Order: sequence, then structure tokens, then C-alpha cells
Amino acid sequence: MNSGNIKCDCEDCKLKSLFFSHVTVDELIDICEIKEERTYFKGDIITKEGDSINEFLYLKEGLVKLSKSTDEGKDQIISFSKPFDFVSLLSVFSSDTYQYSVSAIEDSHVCILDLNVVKNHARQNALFTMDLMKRVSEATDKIVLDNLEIRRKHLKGRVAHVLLYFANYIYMKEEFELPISRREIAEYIGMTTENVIRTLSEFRKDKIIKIFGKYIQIADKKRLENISEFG
Amino acid sequence: MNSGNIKCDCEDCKLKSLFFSHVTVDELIDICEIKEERTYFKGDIITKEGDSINEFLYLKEGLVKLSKSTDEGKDQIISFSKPFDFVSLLSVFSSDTYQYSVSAIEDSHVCILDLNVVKNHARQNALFTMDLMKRVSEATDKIVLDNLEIRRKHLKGRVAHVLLYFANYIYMKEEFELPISRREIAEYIGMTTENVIRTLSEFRKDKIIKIFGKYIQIADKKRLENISEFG
DNA sequence: CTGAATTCATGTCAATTATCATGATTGAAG
DNA sequence: CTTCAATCATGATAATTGACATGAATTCAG
Repeated sequence: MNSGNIKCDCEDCKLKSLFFSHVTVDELIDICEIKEERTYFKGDIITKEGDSINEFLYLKEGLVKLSKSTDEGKDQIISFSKPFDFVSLLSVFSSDTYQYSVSAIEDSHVCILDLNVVKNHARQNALFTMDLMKRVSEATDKIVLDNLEIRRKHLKGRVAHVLLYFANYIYMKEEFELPISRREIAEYIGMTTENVIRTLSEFRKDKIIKIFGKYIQIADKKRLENISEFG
Repeated sequence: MNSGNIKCDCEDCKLKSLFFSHVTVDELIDICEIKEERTYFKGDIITKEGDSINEFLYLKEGLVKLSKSTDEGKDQIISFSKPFDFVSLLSVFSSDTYQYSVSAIEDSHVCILDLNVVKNHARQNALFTMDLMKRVSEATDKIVLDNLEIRRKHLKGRVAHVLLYFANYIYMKEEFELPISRREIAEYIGMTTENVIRTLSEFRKDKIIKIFGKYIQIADKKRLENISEFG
């Protein structure tokens, strides 16, 4: 095997700097040789809660949701993640099995590394491990803070919060195609589907947003922000 | 300075195995030489959100709450922690400032290390860093899972959940002195103080618990568990 | 010890949200 | 293209929770 021949496009990966800034070229080649890239389509399950963890994965492109099923079969959505703020699962280093499910809510490209190989490098390269910890820490901080924010709002404020979340944080646009159903919004903010639909309709009647199916256009952002903060 | 003379009782610390299982004796001495131990009394603030982080701390004894203030000055309680599941703050490695406040809800002993010294060791000792990451990961997993559980319950179920939490997880007893006020229970489960009080009264009237001020005695655990799960 | 402040407690009423019912629309599978 | 299922939508009603009021009990500083 001639190292000059190794095809390893990780070197060009946009995420390289984040995850591998403290990894040597040799290590990078070692890790990348065994990497696998998979494409998941909207709706596909990427990892399932309860399954055993033996891969380390990160999102190269797309959008995913983290969720958990209750005993009665209902889902609770924990958070949404896009590339750069999704670092495998929070529990890769603390549990043998996935605590949550991850599914694609937009077509997504996922890069998959063997967990043992990553762990071996983590054991030998403290700076890499610290990078990893920092990323995991940031991701969980975000989840906890977002949850607190949602928790202190009422129905309307929560729905406004979700719309602004997608507008400001995911799409950086005032108009976008909602990647999730009304039911999923409900599962995320902890309200019923009917009330989410009703609230969106109200916003439409009040000319705060325009709705064409899943396509949303924010018409009066100031008011939406106001509702998110005080409503 | 004679190393034989260094008084370092970290060697006997119950938490040593958790945080320093992969630390050499020399490193341990280095870290412990600059350690400081502080006692906080019930109600004392240990760290305050917004303050800059320059210490690494862990709880040797006692009970603390993590909380965050809203703009209107109301508090939201994120979680409670006892020794072994409180590893400094979740954000020590991801942020310069504390995202949450930590305060003692029982008299507590806290061990304080210089963050830079700990970080230095983390940079050089990958196994230590992995231990740390595992601990942080476990702590945040617990917070997220607990929050999901509370979120899917109604008032009564939430109050029952809190009572069972203290009985099963904190005190391992069916009777205990509640370390927090009714208002704090409300801040934790996201309901109003009045409704927490009312619910406790109801439980008392239904002979599920006995109440003497802050002293709680669980009289019918089966029913309380039932309410926690389905109510 | 004492007055002030906070916590605990309970009742009433209003606001918020869930549940149920029903139908239109959309999307996927054969 | 058609059929079935899921999603979206709206209304009516019930259940849940919050807000306000008021007073007792407890805690705490001086």
C-alpha cells in the first residue's frame, strides 16, 4: 500500500478544521482510510435510540432532528442540528447505546468513522479530545439553553420562537420551506398539533406570516419577535 | 520545598477515582498543591451566571442547584446535583463565562482548582480528558433526559416526579427534609408556586404524603409512582 | 423579642391549552 | 389515476393551569 496513493478527501472537508485541527496528517489518513460516507433522505432514521453505538458520525450536509419516544409511542423532539453543531451523539463517550434517535429532516450527508478508531486517537491525542469535548459541550449548552427559553413561553411565543429559529439560525432568510410538519413543531415545543396549526393560522390572519403549505414567509418580523419574547 | 512534606489529602478524596483515575501521582500533587476547599452554606451562591470562569470546581459534599435568571428576574432551575454527578460547570471548556448559576441548597463543601492548571493537564493527558468528557457527558445526558420526562407530564405528575426524585435519588428514603421551597419546586417543573402548594395539599388530603413544613413523608409510594407516570 | 418580609396555604375566576369531532387537502402506493 | 393514509384546518367544549386576593405561619434582621 503506497501512502502517496491514498485517496483521502478529508483533507478538503469543510469540517476538518473543527474536528481535526489537532490531528496529524498521519492520524488523519488513518482515520479517513476507514471512513464511510452515507446519504440519508428526508425522513430516514440515521441512528435509533437503544441501538448500540459503534460508529462516530458527523453531519457534512443537511439537517437532522434528535428525538426520543415515550412509552406511549409519542415522540419528543430534543433539538435540530445542522453541520458544525452536530458532533455525533452527545453520549458517544458516556453510553454504550444511543439515548436518542437522529433522523434526517432534509437530505443529509453523514460521515461515519469507526468509533474505536476515533476513541483510540482520543486516548492518545489530548488536544483532539479537548476539541471534541468543547464541541460536545457547546452542543449540549445550546440544547439546554434553548429548552429553557421554550419552557418559559406560552403557545404563541413558542410557535414564534420556532419560526424565528428556522429563519435566523437555519436558513438565514425570512422565507423558507419548513422542513418539518406541524406535528413535529408540536413535538418540539411540547404543545398539541391542533394548537400549533391554529396559532400559525392566527399569525396568518394577523398578517405576521404568509403560509403556502410548508412554505413560510415572515411578513412582520418585529411583531413575531415581540410575540416570541413576551407572548 | 521537600516533596515529602507536601500535605495533599486529595489522595484520600472519595472523588479521586472519578476525576483522577488516569492521573499520575506527580500530576495529582501538582494539582492538589494549589487546590482550595471552600464551604458554602444553604442559600449561598457558588458561581454566578455571567461571571468569568477561572476555576475548576467539584462538589465534595452537599447539594446544589443549577439555575438561570430570565430577563424579568424570575429563576428557572435546570437541575440539582450531588457529589459524583456535578463536575464543575458543563461549560468550563466551551465558554469563558458561566451560563448558569450554581447555589448551595444544603451546606456544601466544594473543591476548587485553578482552571488553567486543570486545562494544562487535560492538554497533556488524554485519558484524564476522556474521563472528564465522560463525566460531563453523563451529567448533561441526565439533565436532558430529566427535562424530557418532566415536559411530558402534567402538574400532578411533575410534583410527584420531584418528590420521587428526592426520595429515590437524593435521600434514598421515603421521608426527608425538602431542601428547597415550594417556589423552587415550581421553578424546576415550570409551574406556579400556588399550584405546587395546592398539589402537595391534595396529595396530603389523599393520604399519599404527610407534610410537616418542609418535612415530607411518602405514605403511599405506589400511588405516587402511578401519578408520576400517568398523571 | 418584635416587626417586616418571605413562605405557605386556600379560594375564586380568568386565561390557556387539550380533547374530540369533522372535513379539506395533500402525498404516497398500487 | 385512484385510493388510502397522513397532514392540515377549524370549531366547540372540557380540562388544566395561571393570576389575583387574602390570610396564617414561619423566618430573619435589628
